[in-house]
Amino acid sequence: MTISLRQLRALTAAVETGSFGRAAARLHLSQPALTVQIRSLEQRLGLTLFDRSARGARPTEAGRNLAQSFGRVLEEVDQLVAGAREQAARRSGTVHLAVLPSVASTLLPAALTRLRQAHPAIRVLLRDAVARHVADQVKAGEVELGIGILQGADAELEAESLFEDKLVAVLPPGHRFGALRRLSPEALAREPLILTDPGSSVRALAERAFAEAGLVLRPAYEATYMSTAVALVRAGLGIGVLPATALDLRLTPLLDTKPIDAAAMRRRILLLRRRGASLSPAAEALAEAIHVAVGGGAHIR
Amino acid sequence: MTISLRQLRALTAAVETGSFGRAAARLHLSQPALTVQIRSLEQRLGLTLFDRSARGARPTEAGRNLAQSFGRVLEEVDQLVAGAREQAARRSGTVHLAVLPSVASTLLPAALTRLRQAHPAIRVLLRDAVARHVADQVKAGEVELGIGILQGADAELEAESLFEDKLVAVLPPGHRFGALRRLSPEALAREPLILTDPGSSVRALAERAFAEAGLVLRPAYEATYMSTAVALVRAGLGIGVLPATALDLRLTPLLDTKPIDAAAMRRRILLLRRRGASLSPAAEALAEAIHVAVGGGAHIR
DNA sequence: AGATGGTCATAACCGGACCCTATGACTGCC
DNA sequence: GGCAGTCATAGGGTCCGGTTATGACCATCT
Repeated sequence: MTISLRQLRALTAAVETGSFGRAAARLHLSQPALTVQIRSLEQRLGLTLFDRSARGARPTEAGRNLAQSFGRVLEEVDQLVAGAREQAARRSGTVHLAVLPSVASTLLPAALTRLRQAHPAIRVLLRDAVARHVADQVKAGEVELGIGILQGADAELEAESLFEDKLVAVLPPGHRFGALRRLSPEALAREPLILTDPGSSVRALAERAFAEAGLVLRPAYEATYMSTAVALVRAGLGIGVLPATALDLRLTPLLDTKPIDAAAMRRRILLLRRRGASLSPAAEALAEAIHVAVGGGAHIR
Repeated sequence: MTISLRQLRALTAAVETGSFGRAAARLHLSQPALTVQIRSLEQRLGLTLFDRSARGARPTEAGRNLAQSFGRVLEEVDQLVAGAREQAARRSGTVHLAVLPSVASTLLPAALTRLRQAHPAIRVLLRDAVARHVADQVKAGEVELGIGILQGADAELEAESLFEDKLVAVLPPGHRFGALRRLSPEALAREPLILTDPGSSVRALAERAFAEAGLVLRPAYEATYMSTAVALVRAGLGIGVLPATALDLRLTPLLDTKPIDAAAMRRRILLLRRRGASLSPAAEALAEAIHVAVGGGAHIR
């Protein structure tokens, strides 16, 4: 005893075309099928919607009114469905993405331009956050995707490896270490060092690596922002210990970077998603673009 | 490949209850039926709407959004359907009615109070008009029902007899005809007469009746409104020839009315509707009320 | 008048959508 | 390690909805 969309379509088509036959044609139906739908609708509403005669069907006042109202409803439905299909076809949609600041300034632009080329109408809402917050936002469902790191497995998260980020020593111009090919933690420990804040994942990583070498990390300078740390290095205040990804490519040529001789000085940058949560088509497109950007040429050095 | 209302209901119920099982219960369905509907909707949209796991189904972002939008649409549909059913049940609705002024002031109030008792929420939009316009408005579909007269059959109209309206002579108080039981046209023709305008059906009727008696109607006074004519009679200016229905019951006791001795001095008041046009439930209710008002006691004298 | 063309309604048949019951697979919990 | 809860799957029956063919009716033209 309930109404169906087909019946609403039949009604509006019949009122608009003024004839059951033409309405049937418009809906790609046979005329009897249309007739039956209309009659069924009339029964379910208890209203006569058309006055039939041998020379056609005239809509009743009620029929006209309902056709108009239902017409608006149908338009709305069709619009919603079309919107959903656009999302499915990646022709629209938005992704929420949390990302480490270091990655945001290096890998991400390449990925986003690639995404824009393939799917111009997909919107990306960026949130840069430190590693812990990236993971938390993914777990809470505030973002669909995260780019960050993971210490130990997390049952709620699913991770795909993107690339490996190494900590490197950043030398001020003309530093006496300039001749060396690689630096040992011991050598570094005797120099004034420039690092990021204790809260950052980079800092935690560096401390752990030094600890493995039996050393205590005692930086001469700490900065919250990577760009500040780099500025301190350029000013010749010390040697920076910073992630390779974070170094802006335009600045690096002016500075000298050296690998550090410690296995623990590296971290795996991961693409994070909540376990069991499917990705929206837009998010899948973004994930693809990120993978391509990482795998194909536009990598970090 | 199109969407159905059942699927929309399934979606909104599932999102709102947060569980396929509870949604199924709300819709009086089995859980598998609900599951199938959701999956079918997902296929047709090409979107994943829920993330299933063994401990429940979580709506996707897209699922939540669509559920909300479709929820609004469903409410609208349900409201429209409810409105239609109310009309069908005569619990609402409006009728357009054209009616002769004479009838409007006598029969109609009784019919309308009766209608209001039975179906309080039905609105009646009144148009009083002279006989010709009553018929025209019915034919044009501007009104659903008309109360009027018909000279000769009209193929486009369907008529039901309501009652017979007679022209009567209305005497001023103390007139010398007061002693007679009935008046002849010949007697009347010698008196100063008061009638309505030449355009009115009452006037046409009176002229025809006099013509049948071989007389020419030459009124001493003409008025457009019945009430004016009555006032002239009360002022003692002449004898009124007016329809019995039109005489306001409160005024009649003060005046003396006599039947006129001519068969042609009567007209049949009809309930008119367009041939082949069904009546709305509200109009049917009004028609019933009119018939009852005519048939039962509240008749004209 | 009779034929004709147009309208909607009806009938008979057929396929698929839909629903139900029963059961399975999986997880989280006591 | 059962147990309770979730959703998915399978099988079977019903009914909705569609098609074609035909009928009834009216208007119009010849």
